[in-house]
Amino acid sequence: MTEIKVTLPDESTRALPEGSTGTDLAADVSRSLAKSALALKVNGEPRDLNETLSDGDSVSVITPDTEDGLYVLRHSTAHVLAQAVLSIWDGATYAIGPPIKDGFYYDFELPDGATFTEDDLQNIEKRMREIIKEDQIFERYEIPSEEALEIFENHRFKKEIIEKVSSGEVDAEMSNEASAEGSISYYKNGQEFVDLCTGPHVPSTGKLGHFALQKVAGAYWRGDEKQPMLQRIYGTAWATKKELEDYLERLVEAEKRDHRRLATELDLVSWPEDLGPGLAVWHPKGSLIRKVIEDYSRTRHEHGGYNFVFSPHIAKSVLWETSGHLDFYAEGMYPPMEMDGATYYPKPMNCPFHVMVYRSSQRSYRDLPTRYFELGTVYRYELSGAVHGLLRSRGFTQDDSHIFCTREQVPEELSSLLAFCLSVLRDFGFTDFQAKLSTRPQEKSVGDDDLWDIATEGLREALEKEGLPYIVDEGGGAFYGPKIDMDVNDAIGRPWQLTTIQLDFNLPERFGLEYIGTDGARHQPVMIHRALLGSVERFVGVLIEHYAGAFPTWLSPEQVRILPVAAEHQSYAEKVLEEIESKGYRATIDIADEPLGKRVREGKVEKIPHLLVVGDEDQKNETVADNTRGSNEPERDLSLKDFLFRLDKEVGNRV
RNA sequence: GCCCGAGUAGCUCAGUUGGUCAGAGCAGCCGCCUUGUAAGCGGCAGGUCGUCGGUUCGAAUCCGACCUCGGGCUCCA
Repeated sequence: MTEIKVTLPDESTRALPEGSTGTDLAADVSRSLAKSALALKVNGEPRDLNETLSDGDSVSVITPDTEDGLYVLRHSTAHVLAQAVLSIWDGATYAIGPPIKDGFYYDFELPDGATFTEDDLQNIEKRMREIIKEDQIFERYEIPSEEALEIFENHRFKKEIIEKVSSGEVDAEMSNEASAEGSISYYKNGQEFVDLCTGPHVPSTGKLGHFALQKVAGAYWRGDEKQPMLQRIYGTAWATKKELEDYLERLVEAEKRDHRRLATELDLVSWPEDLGPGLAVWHPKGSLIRKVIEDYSRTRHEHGGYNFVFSPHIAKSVLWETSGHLDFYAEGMYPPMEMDGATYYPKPMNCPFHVMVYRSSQRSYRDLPTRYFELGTVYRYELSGAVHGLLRSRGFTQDDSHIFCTREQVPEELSSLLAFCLSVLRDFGFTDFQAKLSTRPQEKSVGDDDLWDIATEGLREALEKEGLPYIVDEGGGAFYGPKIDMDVNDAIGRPWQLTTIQLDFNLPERFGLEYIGTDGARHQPVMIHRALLGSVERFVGVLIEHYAGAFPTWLSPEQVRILPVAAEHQSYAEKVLEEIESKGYRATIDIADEPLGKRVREGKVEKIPHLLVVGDEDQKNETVADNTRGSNEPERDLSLKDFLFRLDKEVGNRV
């Protein structure tokens, strides 16, 4: 018998009889691998487990404990979802159903514009479990596109995919729906269910099972708002029951951190209907947090070589014509106001104003780099469906900076800028960052090649120097310059986009900015836009979610609450309050008109960092009992002096 | 903006098929209690049931439009 040799991921080789499949290989390696195997990677390409191997192949077996494995698992579960839906609804048709982070979805169109209900989800899930129990085999077929069009005759979205694939215009969203190369691939399982797919799939539906359908949503066909709106069902799927439960648990945890709920409960902000969507009012406690953040930001910028500027909220249309915003950003702007024969627009961005400051006098190379900073409130017309608490609002305040420098200064400036941004974010308790570098777009762009190179490499060097993990979005930059977008990951690992560093070769040109160089000639400066926290409103929202409302002491609106045990301890409580306030900390007294237990509970619920109980003993000995947030054990007989020392340390270290 | 869902007191929520269904807890106010660590007791007040129309003898409940919110899509700080 002829043998073939394949190479495994650990570089070892293994001899198998000719005609062996991935299933045979897995069985040959170990019994446990045979059991857990879902699919293969042959020479880097994902393949089905029953694929026949060839001599010299480099093969790895995909198992559910890997990203690839989960991907296959979720993709197959999506197929079963479609199978269930099509078996329940006569005349239903299906579009695409890819695996996504943590799960999968599938888009459908039901006959007569029908929609799914919550009850439907339960029925579908039930049907899916039946299909899984039947352990149906997934079989792969490759056929010419003409045949495929016949098979999917009654399914217009599938036909559209087949036509697109066979004409070679596959977009990313469709790429795993069917393969090109002259033929169409599809999978069949059960008696009659077929679906276009490049695969791979799990060998049979019995490998699936740890899944849950989650919600129904509308989604445009091919993500295009001009296309029909389909019914999308979202689900999640995992390798084990434990992983599924952990995931559902994480969702519950995330729900508890919802900043809209916490902002209401902690009396930080509200969104009165009378203001309109995406517009909030800040209550005293929320405002205090915000003020601490803004004060800190100002202090850092002051020390960081920035000059403070201010600008109005509206400007005449000519400014926005010159800046180009009326050309490429009009749909994001609030409608114009007519006044004294001129047209004014609320500002969606601060940059043109900062450009005005720069242009107010002649600049020399000696002035550069010059860095303007403003907490500038802007208004953007966000689509009503996009508005989301503090995270996405129609009026928000950017901690905005515009830096003007020579092209020679760009690399150094970008490096120090990125270091500055990270340093500030770290002070707010973020330690986990990831960045995206967006480079020059393929189509039209402004600025010479040299400038794009300097700027793009400058950004790259800055990232490398900081050791930040980053991905490159080739061609993803704006037409006017490359940029870095930076995400922070919060306490439960969710990414939030905060910082943007954007080069701009366009505005200096449009506004005719210049500086006099050492050669006495006029040169055009390079402009860098930068929002660090992004928007102060959004940043507070992110902090609420990150800390689940339990702000570090330096940010807490009420840092200490003093609870006299009984009315007779009031005067001692006042003395303690005075000591704490004299050190510049924020404290209150909760007078003894309710039982102590109740007041402690209230303080805990409000997430006050320190609840100080003071009674007879304390009054006599100048002590306090400190109930630190997060601990259920009060610390008795702590001297007031030691407590103040503790507070100094805590606030000083921003913990 | 589009699809689906929701809107009852300041907050969280009950209100079966249209007919004493306008309720509860917390918060608020007034008393009493004088408190050593996560809800002391009693009372009072508070809602045109998102808005406007319609169906009906009768609408929180059914229908329509609009507003707002939520989950998605699109877009984005």
